[in-house]
Order: sequence, then C-alpha cells, then structure tokens
Amino acid sequence: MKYRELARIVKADIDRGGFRQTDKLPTEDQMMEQYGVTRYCVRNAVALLAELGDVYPVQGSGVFVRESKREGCMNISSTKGMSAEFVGHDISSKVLSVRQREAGDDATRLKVAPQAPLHEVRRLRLLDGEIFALEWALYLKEFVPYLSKDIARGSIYSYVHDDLGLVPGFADKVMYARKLDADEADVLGLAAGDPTLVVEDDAYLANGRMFNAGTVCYHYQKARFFNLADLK
Amino acid sequence: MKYRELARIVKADIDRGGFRQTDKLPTEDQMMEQYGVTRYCVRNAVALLAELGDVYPVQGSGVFVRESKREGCMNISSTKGMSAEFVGHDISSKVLSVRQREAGDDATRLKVAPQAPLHEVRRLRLLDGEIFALEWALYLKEFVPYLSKDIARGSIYSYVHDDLGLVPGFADKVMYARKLDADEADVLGLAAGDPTLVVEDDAYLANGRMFNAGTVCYHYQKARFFNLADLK
DNA sequence: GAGTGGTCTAGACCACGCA
DNA sequence: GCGTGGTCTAGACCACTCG
Repeated sequence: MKYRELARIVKADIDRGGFRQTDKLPTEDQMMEQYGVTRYCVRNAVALLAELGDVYPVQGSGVFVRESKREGCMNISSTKGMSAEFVGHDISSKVLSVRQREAGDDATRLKVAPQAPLHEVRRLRLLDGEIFALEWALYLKEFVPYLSKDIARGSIYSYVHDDLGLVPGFADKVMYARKLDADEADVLGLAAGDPTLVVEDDAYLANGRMFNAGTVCYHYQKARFFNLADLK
Repeated sequence: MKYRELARIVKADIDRGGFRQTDKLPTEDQMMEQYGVTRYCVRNAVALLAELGDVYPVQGSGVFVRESKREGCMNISSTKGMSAEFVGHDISSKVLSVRQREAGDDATRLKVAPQAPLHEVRRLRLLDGEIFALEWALYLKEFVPYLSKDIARGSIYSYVHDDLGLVPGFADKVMYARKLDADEADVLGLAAGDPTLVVEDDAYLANGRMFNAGTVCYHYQKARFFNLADLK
C-alpha cells in the first residue's frame, strides 16, 4: 500500500510546515522522483489528502496546502470515535447502563430480525472532565459477542475494531437540532427545552453489514462539527 | 470524461432498479465489456458512486448497491444550493436585504483586505411555502460583480455558477446548535430561546479562492442533514 | 481454487494556468 | 508555449471472499 504510505509522509511534511513557503506541494513529476514511486502512487496519495481536506489540486497550476477550521470541531465524516477526534484531550465516559436484549422495535433500524440479540449502552461522554454528550448505542451481538460496563468506560470503537478485529466500512449520519426533555437536560447539566444537536449514526462494516446504531445528544454549547464538502 | 459519464449511466440504472435482484453491480470485467471501456473508467466511476453513497465495493466479493436514508434530508457534503437538494419541491426566498459594503470585520473570515467590497444578502428561505431557514451571506464583489434583490429571489448558486461561470471547488462547513434570539425567532416563526441548527459555510472556487461566506439558521423542526462517512 | 476488487507499472494525450 | 494536473490505455500481480 504504497500510496497510503506516501500520503502519510506528505501529511507529516505538511504538519511540519514543510511547504509553507509556497503553500504548494512539489509537482507530480518531482514527487515521483523524490519518493521513487510512479504517478499512480502520487495521484492516489494526493487524492487521499484532498478528501481529508489537507490539500486541493488545481489543474494547470499545482497542489496547494489548505487549512480548514477544524479547531475544537468534530469531523462529521469520520467513523472513528470521539477519542480519535480529540487527541491530546481527556476523553472519558460515565456508563449509565449496559444491558443485553432483543432488537424488538429497533430491528428495522438495524435491519435484523426482532429476535436478534444486541447490547444496549447508555453513556455520558466527557471531554476534559466536562459533560459533552449523552449517548445511546446498540451493538449487534452477532458482531460484538461481549460488551461490559468496564469496556464501555473506555473507547468502544477501539475495542470493537482493534480488539475484536471488526473492519470499519462506512456510516450514515443524520443530524438535527431539537429541544431536550427534562431527563436529558438533567444529565447534561442543562434545562429542559434547551437546544441539543442530535446525531443519529448507523455504522457498517466493510462487508456492508450494519453492526451498530446510535443516537447522540450533544451539549449545544460545547459540540461543533465540521465537514469538507467537495464539488465532484 | 468517460468515467463520469459511466457513473451517470450506472446511477440511472440503479435508480431504475436495474440491479435489484442481487443488489450487486456487474463485475469490473463485465462492465468493461458491456460499456466498451477500460478498467480505469470502471474503477473511477465506481469510486465516484461510492463517494456519493450509492454503492460500496467489497474486495473479493463485488460492488453492492446501498440505499441511505436521505429522505427529506439535506446532504452536508454538497456545495450546491438548496434548490439542488430538494428537486421536485418549491424553493423560494423572501429577500430581506441586499446591500453592498466593505468587508470590515468580516475580512478575516473572507481572507481579504478590510476594504474589499462585497454583497451582503439576507434571505428567508422557504420550502414548499414554509419557512425553512434564515440566511445571511456575503459574496466578494471581486468574483460576483453584480447582485440584486431580483437575483436573490431565485437561486444565487445557479446565478453564480451557471450565469457568471464561476467554477465551484469546495466548502468548509461548521455546524452547531444554539438558541434563537428574539429577532431570529420572529422571522422564523418560532419563540426566542428555541433551538436552531446553525451552519457556517465558507465556499471556495476551484482555484482555491474563497468567494462566499454565509451563516444559515435552520428551523429546528424542519431541517435535517445527512452525511455519509467513509473509513479511508 | 476460481473469481473478485485493490494496487501498481509505464507509458500516452488532453485541458487548463500562467507568464 | 510551457508546465501542471486530468484522463485514459493495456497490461501485471496481490489480497480477499466464498463455495
């Protein structure tokens, strides 16, 4: 996987400020020579970085470095968990409940039979010790055979993908704002009727099977999301 | 541009229900033959559709059709305007004000000199006659030399790109929820303190120049956004 | 093991930008 | 007009899925 490696190198160069003079990457020909790779690799690497919003290619002109305003924002287009979004920050969770049950009414959303067993997790998510979001998540037992309160205190994402070896694919997200009810407001330290930004998240494995569905109510004063929209 | 054309064809096939038996596209080899193109074209077309969330390729298995739940949702990753999101619906605008002024305090956001002239537009956006969002947008006069109340009543997006010929590039978006103030609530037909979903949108041309910055307050009971997050 | 998508090579020509 | 990225060809081999 040469082009992902090259992308990693170039990204590191960008972060180190390597191209700050011109805000411009070397030309494709130069990179081919510098890194001893073919044009295929260079182009794939650049495409990868462009998707992540690190560069933008301009035909006839060059590939330019850009900086988007992701400071303190969560990337909507990331399937990784909060821990990956806020590196260098303290992410912790207060686990409200972890239980096992059948899918029941949630079967349609999960695209499984109503009898399908799952884990239901409720967590209060904290960023640097401050209440950040209230999470409700379902994990199909078929893919996540075991889940405990202890695991839920840490990163479920890394447990599922690093420890269980599940391969992440893609996720559908739906976002909207609404009012908090009294119970939600209480745990979030807000008042009933206050706004919340809600994200519904259906996560799929690389083979296209949904394994996790969740709904997260974010603290409206703390959570911000960013997204890079491309033309195409 | 053969691969975009192929993507268009395949997308049309999908929408027509052409692959419903198996939810699976023909293999790359089959498509190469069927459409008389090389593998390059097939792979690029599939990659395009995958980015749009219409299919997902599974190594060793095939390219599968998927349906995401975009019903009534706006795509966050689209740089096109509301009109493109809600085809078949009636999109209209009540123009509150269109005026020309210098960038001033907005110069940093727009990355221009404070003296740079711009158009400032305030619109109430209606979906099928119902109040949907309150928009405040700035367009640099350097790129948009003329803008009138009459133009603002229609699609500024199509005016700027179809009529003026500006080439869209990418856009940075930041989303969060907050409370409406009294004035905002009034025009949106809501109460002060009610939630709103706010989207800050910095739009760039293909050459990397920002030409438009806007902030839109969406009606929390009507606006929903969807996004497809990919692994990568 | 056969079939599928993923990566890679080594070329060619085109479209666009900028001086 | 030259340099740049965009499209395209025609191959090769690898990695993975599934029967």
